Amino acid sequence: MPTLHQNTRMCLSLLFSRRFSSPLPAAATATDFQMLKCVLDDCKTALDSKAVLETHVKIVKLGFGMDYSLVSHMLLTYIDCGKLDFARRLLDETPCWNADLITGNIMISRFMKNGDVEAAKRVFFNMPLKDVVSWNSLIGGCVKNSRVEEALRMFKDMCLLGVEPDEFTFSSVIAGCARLGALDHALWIHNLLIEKEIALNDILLSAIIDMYAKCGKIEIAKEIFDGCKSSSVSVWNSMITGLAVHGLATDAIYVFSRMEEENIFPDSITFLGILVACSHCGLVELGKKYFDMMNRKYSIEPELEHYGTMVDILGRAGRLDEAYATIRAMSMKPDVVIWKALLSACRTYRNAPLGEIAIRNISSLDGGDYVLLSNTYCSLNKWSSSANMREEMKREGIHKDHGKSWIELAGIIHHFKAGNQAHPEMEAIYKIMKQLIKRAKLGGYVPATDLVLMDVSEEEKEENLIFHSEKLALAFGVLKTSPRTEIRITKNLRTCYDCHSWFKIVSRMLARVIIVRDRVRFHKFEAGSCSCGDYWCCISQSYIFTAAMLLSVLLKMNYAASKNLWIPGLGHPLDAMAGLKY
DNA sequence: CTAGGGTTAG
Repeated sequence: MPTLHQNTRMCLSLLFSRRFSSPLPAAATATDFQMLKCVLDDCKTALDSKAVLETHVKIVKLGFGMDYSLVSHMLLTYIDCGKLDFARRLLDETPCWNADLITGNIMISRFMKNGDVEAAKRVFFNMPLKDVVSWNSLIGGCVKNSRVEEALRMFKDMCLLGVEPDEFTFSSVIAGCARLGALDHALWIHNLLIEKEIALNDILLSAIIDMYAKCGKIEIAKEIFDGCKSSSVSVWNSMITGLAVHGLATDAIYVFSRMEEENIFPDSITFLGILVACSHCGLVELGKKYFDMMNRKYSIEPELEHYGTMVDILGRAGRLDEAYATIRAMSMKPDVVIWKALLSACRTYRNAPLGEIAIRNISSLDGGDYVLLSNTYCSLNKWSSSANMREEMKREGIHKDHGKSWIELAGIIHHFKAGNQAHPEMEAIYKIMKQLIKRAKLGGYVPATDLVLMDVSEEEKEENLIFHSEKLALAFGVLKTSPRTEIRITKNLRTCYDCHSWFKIVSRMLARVIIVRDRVRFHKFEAGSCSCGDYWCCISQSYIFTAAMLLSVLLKMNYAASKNLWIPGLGHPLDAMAGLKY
């Protein structure tokens, strides 16, 4: 940890002593000016936010509070010292904010990097002079902060204002389209890229391949990859991970072997892609082979993520002891993700002792995994407790992501939130949904009402399932598109078991191909089955199993009592265990 | 001063 330079300390006290010796606003000399800048720079290297504050006070007292160059200097210093709130306040409280071009650009990117999109935008819109870098920082920052549609709007504004986008702009916008999974947008942006005659570099190539893969067009991604002959690892990585999320493990492995033939060195992301491919297809032995290979042949140390995938591969195959052995062999401390992967496997294969170990570790790592606990209580029919838990989550500022799906029709993205019936065409959507459900039931669909984690009647539970966001999106798609055309839906979370089985039946009933992009992979529903081979669908009843395990562990640890999670009137926690055996 | 590819669970 660097400390504030001795001279800087002296400068500071010198400046402060002048406040008392000469009347203000005494003429500030150019030397003061330079001195203040040096002091700020030194604060930055020392990461001494207190000293920044002192200097700030001094600057204001000296009457430099409105000096743009000093204020922007100070702002950047605040950001770099991690005092984002001060930076934002300074921005708010300085009227007629004007930053020069480069300082403004730096501020935009710093604010964006720290997740403060609004502050970045304020800087941008107050800049009297903007260049392509300003726009790029703005657009790229929005994409990185998951505000993709806003980024696309800004991109359009930029073009309308006659600012020519460059390769930086395109790489951000392409990444944005990849996140959205919106094919029409993807095609539009790719055409624009060709039109503007922007040369493809490796970054753009990997972004484009990734975009097509994530928009469900793995064939186009392959075509571009085959045509480009790039020797950049990133481009190969995009292809491999693209194939992996489409469940095309053999293709991914083939690409990897070609990579070896061409003497292109894989990196840790390459192996992660290969391992994900193996995990999605249940290829245990191959997964183990590549996991060993990365260290032995390429001297790449497995990272947390590689271990996580490996535990997942073994766990899903029911090889729980090996999964646990992998965790114990790790060179670093396993994280919550890894233990959750193991817990999930224990749930599927009903291995209570290991499950307990997993839960213990999850609890000790994660000062209370609210989502897990909440859902568990729900499945134990302890609704009041679960409601309280959600309250607590709110208080603590922890929130579970809401299920969201979106569908792109004629270039327009329509959003659906789970349970939200506010859509203007809800009546028509609901009508078609009812019909589809009725027909699906004749085709063997049984609503998985035990998945609904709420204290309501069976009928209401069925109603709740109907409003899962992906079902709404599908009904809307059926409503708005011509028969037999492909329907493409993107979702922010994993699809649930109920939606998955319903989609399969609908695909057969309507003879349509439905492609759903999950948080982790693609599902292509066709003629009653899914490309994922149902590998991902959890068994709903196993909730109860985890719940029982969780409770017993929590009791043993006296965890619940210490966290004050027990709600008066709920009865003794042990009652919740009654009748539950595992 | 600005760009791409990345584990798991809900």
